[in-house]
Amino acid sequence: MKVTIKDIAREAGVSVATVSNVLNGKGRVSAETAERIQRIIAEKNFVPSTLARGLKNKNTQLISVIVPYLKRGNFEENPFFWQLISGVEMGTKDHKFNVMLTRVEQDNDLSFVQMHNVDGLIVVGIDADSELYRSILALKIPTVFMDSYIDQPGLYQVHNDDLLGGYLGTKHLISQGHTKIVLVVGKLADRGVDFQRLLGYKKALAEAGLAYDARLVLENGGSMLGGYHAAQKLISLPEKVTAAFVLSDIGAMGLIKGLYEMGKEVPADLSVVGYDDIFYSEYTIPSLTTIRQDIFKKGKMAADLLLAQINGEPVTEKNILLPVELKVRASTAKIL
Amino acid sequence: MKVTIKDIAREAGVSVATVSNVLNGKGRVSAETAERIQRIIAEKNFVPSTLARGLKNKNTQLISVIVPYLKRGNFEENPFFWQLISGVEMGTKDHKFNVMLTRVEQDNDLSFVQMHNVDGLIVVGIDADSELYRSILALKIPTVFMDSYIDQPGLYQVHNDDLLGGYLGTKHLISQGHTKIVLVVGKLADRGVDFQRLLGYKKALAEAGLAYDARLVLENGGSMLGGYHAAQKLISLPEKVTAAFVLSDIGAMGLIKGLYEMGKEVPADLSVVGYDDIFYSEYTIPSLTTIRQDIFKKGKMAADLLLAQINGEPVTEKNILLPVELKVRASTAKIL
DNA sequence: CTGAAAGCGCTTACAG
DNA sequence: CTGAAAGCGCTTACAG
Repeated sequence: MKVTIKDIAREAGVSVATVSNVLNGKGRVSAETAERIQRIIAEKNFVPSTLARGLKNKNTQLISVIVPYLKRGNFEENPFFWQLISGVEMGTKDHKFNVMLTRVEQDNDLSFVQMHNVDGLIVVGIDADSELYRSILALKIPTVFMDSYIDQPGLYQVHNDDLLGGYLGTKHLISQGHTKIVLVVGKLADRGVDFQRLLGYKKALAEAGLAYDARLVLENGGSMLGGYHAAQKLISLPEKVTAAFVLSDIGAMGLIKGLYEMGKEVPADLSVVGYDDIFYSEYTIPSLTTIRQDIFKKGKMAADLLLAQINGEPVTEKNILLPVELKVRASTAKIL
Repeated sequence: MKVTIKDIAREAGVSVATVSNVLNGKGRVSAETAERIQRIIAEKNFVPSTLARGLKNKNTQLISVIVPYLKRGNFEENPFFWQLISGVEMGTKDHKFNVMLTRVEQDNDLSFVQMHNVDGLIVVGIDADSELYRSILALKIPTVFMDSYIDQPGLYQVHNDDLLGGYLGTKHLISQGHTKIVLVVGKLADRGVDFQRLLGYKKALAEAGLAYDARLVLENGGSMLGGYHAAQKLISLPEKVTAAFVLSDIGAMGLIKGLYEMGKEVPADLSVVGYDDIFYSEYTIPSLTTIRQDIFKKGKMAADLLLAQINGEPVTEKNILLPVELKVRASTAKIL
């Protein structure tokens, strides 16, 4: 059966305490004893149980990523989440941490945290006055918030420069002669990622002397289907718009598809800028101009920050802001 | 701090054994005691630790999905895997199981299984004579193999009807007048998913009286980039081909993009059939004709099968074959 | 119907 | 440098 620390101890003719010591690089164990034990461990392919260890230590080498139900499209639908989680997984793997996948639905059921004694949490895009947010804080375990813009000092947070992203995308469109620019957002609130980007959008508009027109902001366009539906709303707008800035690449893909079905071509009839730079964006037809954020790296940063927090290591900056950049491809063009 | 079974016992004025009994619906506990304990559990928001429980029981309510390194494109790149894992997660959630994400790389490191006492494994697309396969079997824990075609009775396996899929896609193309049909595969072997589909391809060809030409089979086209490169290979083929059957949707997307960049249009210049029916396939331009498999359901089936195995429940059929169907969209057309 | 006790596989003071 | 013992939070025969 499974080999335990006892087996190793017996085989080596020492106590389990000694084996435990070499396992943890602790205690004063003579070099030769340690060596012998190491050899036997390798031989028997012994791996200490995190269960037993965790029961004593209160740590399990297990963390979770929480993605709130239905933001920016489904979890399965948006590669953004996968690249992110992939980054998290990469960032924890070397430190012998594993990540547990946990879909938190409307019930806000967080019992898995207690059940599995999860060591820490990475939470993506949560609203600071949601029930879920309060439940998470109540857990009082190491947590890193991503894309959440929570106005609460002391929290560990990772963001991209969303305001800049909103600004750059809009400015690019303006520089190509567009003046009527639709902004397709997921959900509008008075804070959060989309709000920051909206601020950037407004800033670019103002800078160019263009008036902000709230009717040009279309909601519920965060998912592919949402973007698809936004195409119809866009078409039926009273003013003639010549460009759209969609705050997610999958939303942009949906929008382009919707336009295509109505006989509108991108960028000939309408220029489109996306947001995220998921890997599909290079392969769509036309390829997508977008605001690039390094999603994978972002996940890795969050993991690093969380592990530092778990291990009680000091961090110089709890609030990390990652850069974004404009990636010009084929979905935008100068206005004729 | 964390509330334990002791706290509940003290509060209820009973022993921990009794609390444990009501927790597990075991033992003979008087209705009123049970009720009182239940109330206190709810009140104190007590969740039993799977750590402690697992230490005793040897079960952790934790399973893992293993996706071999780099097949059908990267894990992050191919929505196929996410939909699959999403299905698995759905299938386990109701049974209070969680899934641990584990990227197994070239080192074939499976130590997380022992470390976390994982209860079971779902393995996707593994080669029966790989080192990894042998290591997995050596673990001797409940396992379900997906898309693996392992010729070993007694194993739990889940597949789709890949031969039929290969047949249907090819036949569709033939029915539209195509006779020179390129087959873009991931990796060719003498067994496995792509091999089955190749068999279907050959069958359709034979049925139509068309000769099989090995030069029309292009390898390394399982990923998006692979499909993209396949476009060039396809163009430089000595014979004039009018259609391609790509054994993954993301490969097909890459191929279409590659063709597009060389000035070839789909389906006007070349008809393309994909495989999988990931959710993007409806949104690409043109939308993709493909062989649909219900990936989410497949993941769920695998989860069901695994849980049955873990719980020692009898299953009528260990080897599950799920259906596929042809989904005709806009990337294929009659030859002119 | 209920409780005392052993034990799961580790770690950690504390002796020696 | 090394070991005996307690304890982490549960479950499970076994008594009563």
